[in-house]
Amino acid sequence: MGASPGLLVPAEGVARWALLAQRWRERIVGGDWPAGEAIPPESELAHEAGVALGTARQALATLVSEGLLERIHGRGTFVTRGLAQASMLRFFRFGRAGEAGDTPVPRSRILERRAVRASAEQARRLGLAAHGRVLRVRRVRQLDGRPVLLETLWLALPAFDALATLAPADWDDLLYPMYSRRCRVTIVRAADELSFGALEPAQAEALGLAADAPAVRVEREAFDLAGRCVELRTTLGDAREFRYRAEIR
Amino acid sequence: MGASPGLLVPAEGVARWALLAQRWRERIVGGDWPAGEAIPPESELAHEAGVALGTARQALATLVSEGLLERIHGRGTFVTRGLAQASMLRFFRFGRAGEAGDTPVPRSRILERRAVRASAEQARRLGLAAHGRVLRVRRVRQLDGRPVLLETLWLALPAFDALATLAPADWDDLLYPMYSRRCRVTIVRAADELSFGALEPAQAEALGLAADAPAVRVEREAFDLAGRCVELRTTLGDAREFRYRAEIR
DNA sequence: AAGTGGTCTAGACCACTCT
DNA sequence: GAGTGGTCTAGACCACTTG
Repeated sequence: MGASPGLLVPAEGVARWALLAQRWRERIVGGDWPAGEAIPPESELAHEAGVALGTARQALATLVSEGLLERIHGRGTFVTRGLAQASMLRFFRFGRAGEAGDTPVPRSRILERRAVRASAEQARRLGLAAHGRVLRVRRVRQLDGRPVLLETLWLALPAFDALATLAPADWDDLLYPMYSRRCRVTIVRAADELSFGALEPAQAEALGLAADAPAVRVEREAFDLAGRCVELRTTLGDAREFRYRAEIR
Repeated sequence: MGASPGLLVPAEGVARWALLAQRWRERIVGGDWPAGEAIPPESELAHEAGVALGTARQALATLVSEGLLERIHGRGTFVTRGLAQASMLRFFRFGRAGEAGDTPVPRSRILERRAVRASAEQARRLGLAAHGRVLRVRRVRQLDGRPVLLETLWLALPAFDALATLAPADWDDLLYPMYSRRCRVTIVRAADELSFGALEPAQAEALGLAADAPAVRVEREAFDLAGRCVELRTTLGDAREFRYRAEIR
């Protein structure tokens, strides 16, 4: 059929659907297709790209499996809102009675919020230049007024500038939806690394624990739509109240 | 084309590919298509079922995503061998020097192997009748001769009869390949739940730790090809040497 | 009723693996 | 070269959601 000038783009060893997926991935990452909104229907996308419906569908399926898109039968195809509800508290059980399933609205209080230079290791993990700037945030998360988690975050700084001047009182309890709203950063994936250790005296006091209380440490790397690591987070809590569930395969 | 008598099976509200996936899932689960071996080519399967190639491919893709099949371009489609190499030690770091990436061949020694009645909770989780029989296994896993993990397993008993009489010295270090070989049980999926606690004195001694050493406990449920829970496992180790990595989404 | 994604067909041709 | 899975087409029709 009528070959559009530069649009068709036959590839060199890569499949047509893979090329389309890449092109559309860039539209998502670049904000051309905003988070939470519908993208054009598959019929239009296929026609625009000059490919058969099946080919366009395979590209879309790829982006769905990557977590960038969600398809809803009869409604449309939408850009993901990301890990909006992935609360760290999901992995803890508190108050003895609370089994899995209830999410009892954790409150959070910002203790510190300051732009600092990243360590070499942090800069490497966040993909910043050596000694690049990050926003360091410390907060305590409370349940029924009782402090249960102590968190320190490092946020890559050009991206999170909007938070550097946000008053501590205006921070939300859930950060990922706030990242999306205020910084247009969508967290799609995260990796947690768990370990056990001891608390520093100040940390134990902040959590209302004995100085020798065993602590769990969760170190998280969170990634945006483009697959870049944009947040480092260390969470400390009482090891005795800790439970973590993971699926293998 | 010529409709074969009972083979075509038009469905009632379910897609044709889903029905094929179910039919082929049963062949895998039933051992009709043995683990590790190739199944017939997609062209033959499609012809046999009287559907188009694309329909057969979608059914196969479903079984691949479920972890039951693996497809290799140019070679064929194979029934999975399961979590053959998913060693519990993957999540621990020992010897300080060892970073992630090296798997230093853990040795295991069987301490006990006895058929017992399941607790109500165990019977429920294993899908057994009340007070059904299980094979209880206790073993210690060693690295360079040093005991590092203490494990207790409960295996659903009709299925694992072959192990009830196996001499302790003949048990392999890696259990899942042994399950496959001796019992024709393929472990496809597992769920780990981590928590933290203290050791009993005997446990601490078996691990060469002080009586008050902090311990990590990993409780695993392992599932076979049919999605049945067939193994319960509790693993204890030194919390200070523990590291666990998990991906979210 | 219009618009969306989901299912299905009946082919053609390509890329990879094995012998 | 024979056999396998991977890509791609150009349709038709179905199922679900929304006005």
